[in-house]
Amino acid sequence: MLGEQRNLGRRTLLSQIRKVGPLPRIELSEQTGISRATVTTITAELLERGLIEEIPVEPKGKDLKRGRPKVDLKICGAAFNVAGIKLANRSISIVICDFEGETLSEYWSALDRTTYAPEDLLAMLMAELEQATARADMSLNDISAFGLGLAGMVDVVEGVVRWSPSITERNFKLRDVLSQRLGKPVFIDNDANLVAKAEQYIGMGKNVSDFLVVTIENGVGMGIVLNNELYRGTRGCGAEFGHTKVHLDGALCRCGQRGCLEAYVADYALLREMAVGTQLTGNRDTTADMAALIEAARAGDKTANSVLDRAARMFAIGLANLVNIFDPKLIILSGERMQLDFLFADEVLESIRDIVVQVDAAPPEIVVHKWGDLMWATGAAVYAIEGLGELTLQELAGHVA
Amino acid sequence: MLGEQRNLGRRTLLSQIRKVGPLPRIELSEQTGISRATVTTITAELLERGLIEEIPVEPKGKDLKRGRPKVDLKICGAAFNVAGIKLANRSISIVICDFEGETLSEYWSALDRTTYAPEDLLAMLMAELEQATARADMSLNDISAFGLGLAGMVDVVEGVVRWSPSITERNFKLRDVLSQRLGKPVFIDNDANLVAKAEQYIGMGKNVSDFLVVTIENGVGMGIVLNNELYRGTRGCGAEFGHTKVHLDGALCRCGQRGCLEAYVADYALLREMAVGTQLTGNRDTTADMAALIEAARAGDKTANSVLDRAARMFAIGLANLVNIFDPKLIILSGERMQLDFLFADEVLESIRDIVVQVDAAPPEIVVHKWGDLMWATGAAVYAIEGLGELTLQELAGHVA
DNA sequence: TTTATTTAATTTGACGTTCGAATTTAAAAT
DNA sequence: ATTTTAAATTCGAACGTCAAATTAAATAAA
Repeated sequence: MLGEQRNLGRRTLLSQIRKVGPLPRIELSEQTGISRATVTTITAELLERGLIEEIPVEPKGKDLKRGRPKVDLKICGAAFNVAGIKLANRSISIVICDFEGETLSEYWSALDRTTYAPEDLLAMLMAELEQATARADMSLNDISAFGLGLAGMVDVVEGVVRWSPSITERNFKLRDVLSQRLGKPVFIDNDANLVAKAEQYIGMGKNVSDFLVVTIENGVGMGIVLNNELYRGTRGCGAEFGHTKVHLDGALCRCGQRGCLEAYVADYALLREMAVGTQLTGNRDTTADMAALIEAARAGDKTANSVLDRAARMFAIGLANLVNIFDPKLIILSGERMQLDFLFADEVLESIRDIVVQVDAAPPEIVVHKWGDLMWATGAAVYAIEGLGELTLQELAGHVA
Repeated sequence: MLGEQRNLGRRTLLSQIRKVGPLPRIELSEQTGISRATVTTITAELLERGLIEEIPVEPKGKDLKRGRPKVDLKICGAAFNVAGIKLANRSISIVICDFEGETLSEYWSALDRTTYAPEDLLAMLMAELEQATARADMSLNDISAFGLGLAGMVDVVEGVVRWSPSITERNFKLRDVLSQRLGKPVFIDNDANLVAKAEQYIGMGKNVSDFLVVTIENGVGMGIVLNNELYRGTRGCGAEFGHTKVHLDGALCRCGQRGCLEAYVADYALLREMAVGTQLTGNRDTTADMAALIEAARAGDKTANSVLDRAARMFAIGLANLVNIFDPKLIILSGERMQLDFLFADEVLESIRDIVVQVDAAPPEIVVHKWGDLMWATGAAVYAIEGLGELTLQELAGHVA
């Protein structure tokens, strides 16, 4: 049981290489505190297994130094391809990445249904994956692992979807069943955590051990990374930041309660307020109405401005509460919707500083990270990369014996 | 650097013995996954150093079994004595414990000042410690380590009080200076974390890896234990749960902001509301006024009931927010003031269930833990126990070489 | 061109640690 | 007394880490 020390070394070095990018063995040794001898031994293993590769030393060093030149090591992107799948309400997006996290191909498809029976879900996933890989001039066989994120309650350890709005049955062993169908490892998680994982591995949280990621899509979500690990409460339904209460007996939320943050800042919340006295399309797709609302505010419409203003103040309160509770070093506002820019306005971020309990240490950094539409699927791909890396290390551990 | 494996084993076994109480080597092996051989080796070391002791096997086993009887191991209380100090606004409390966490002596003393210059603080602490140890028929020399908790911003790693309402100067290296004066190791921390530590080591969080501790004294505090470790944000001022906002532009808090939870549930908040139309003493010590308020409510006074009722609803919201964010397994409401019982009433705890986002997994357990007046000082003592244990293990690591 | 110098990376050998298997110990049962 | 049973210990093999010595690969100097 204590014989995991070697694997600890492997993990440490591999993740350091992933984080710090190409770097020579000697710096690996310095940064991790592992001796040069051991670094040599372990990196040799990783090289042989194909997880990392040496970068041929550039012929003319820019800074001309004597001595044997350093040889940079980096993650070998070509080691594996992985697919990340985000199953949303009426759409599915799939991203194919290499082992380094480089996006190779993107895919999006509308779905005609919201809820699937287990067997239908599997069939749909297989079909969409076929499409997505074909689009990238690949076949399913070229993919070494799959990551999947969906809304609901997910037991990550068991790989079971306890409940999801996308699946008719409860306690569906999605991970194992899909894995068997694909013949490859599959990793599943609640979608709230996807973006946090993406930020941690290939985004703005790459070198930060503790940070929060707040996402605004239809609802308001949050991912928590503490001590370099994703924190997933005890029930696997993600941090319900959107349903923290910011006002006693406040606005009605679609969850049935009152005063939820989401009931003030989500698009449906804004539009229902605006609906009083304005002409809206009332479409299911709120994009057009939201654009109209923003435009009206910009044009000086008092109602529109009032609506947006309150939303911004509520959002600031919600974020300030997070700061007061976690005292994090960094909060990443990760979003895809340009319409919600007003929430990320400088005034909002500044007002947070006033709301937070005043101490004379620097307040946490709050940054906005705009991703493309496939942010979520990329997070799922990162899960696959992480899980696959871990599996490969385990395999190495067994191999040596 | 990777050569810490032995100390890891020592730490694992020592903490397991502390948690699970007296247990034989073979169970230690099973529970920790460390082989019997290694358990023998390590426990021999710990025995020799005096950190643990064997419990003489009882002459007649109640469950009569054949074979060599198990020999229980337990923490050796007599190994060390430690003192825990809680420096409060106008009082100081000191608890002396043995290495097992058993309280040997309690001490409380009023202070004539709120704020001390560094030199005065040291003199005061030394004097009070002399008193406290004398009360226990000991001398300072009988104490092997000291734990100290105080309000403010504390850099635990450096042992520096960045700022505290109790000290005139900033950035006072309290830990090292006091340690030098006492000739023994000293450990300091923000007081918000004290109770969490106490719950973790000798309280209701003993066998729980993730839990929250909420305390209500004058303010509302919180301690966070995640993955068996106390989580202390980045600035060392503790989780400011009391200043999370539960109402936009709500009641005025003494921190200058509006809508803080504390501004609804702290004693001063209740009394100022009650002050409208009622006769109160207005004393600095709010105990009498609070008792009067509670009594009035019990007697059916409408105003009093309204005041308490809103406080309870706000408190429920605050707790529900914690549940939504952390999804913990356990929340401990740790308090000393009987006057605040109304906050812990069953109706409040039940209403939380309604406020929390509904999933069909069991909601977190919320328990009330009533400690004596010296709860905080006991937490400080636990710090000393923990730190001293760690120091001793380090010493063992060096000793072997 | 050859040799010296410098720095990165590897190899070597010693030491520490863990663990399975064999052994010893301490009790009850025969 | 002897056997049986189960806990604890001892022993030796295998593995891992690391400091020191060595090798490798470059530039600078002769």
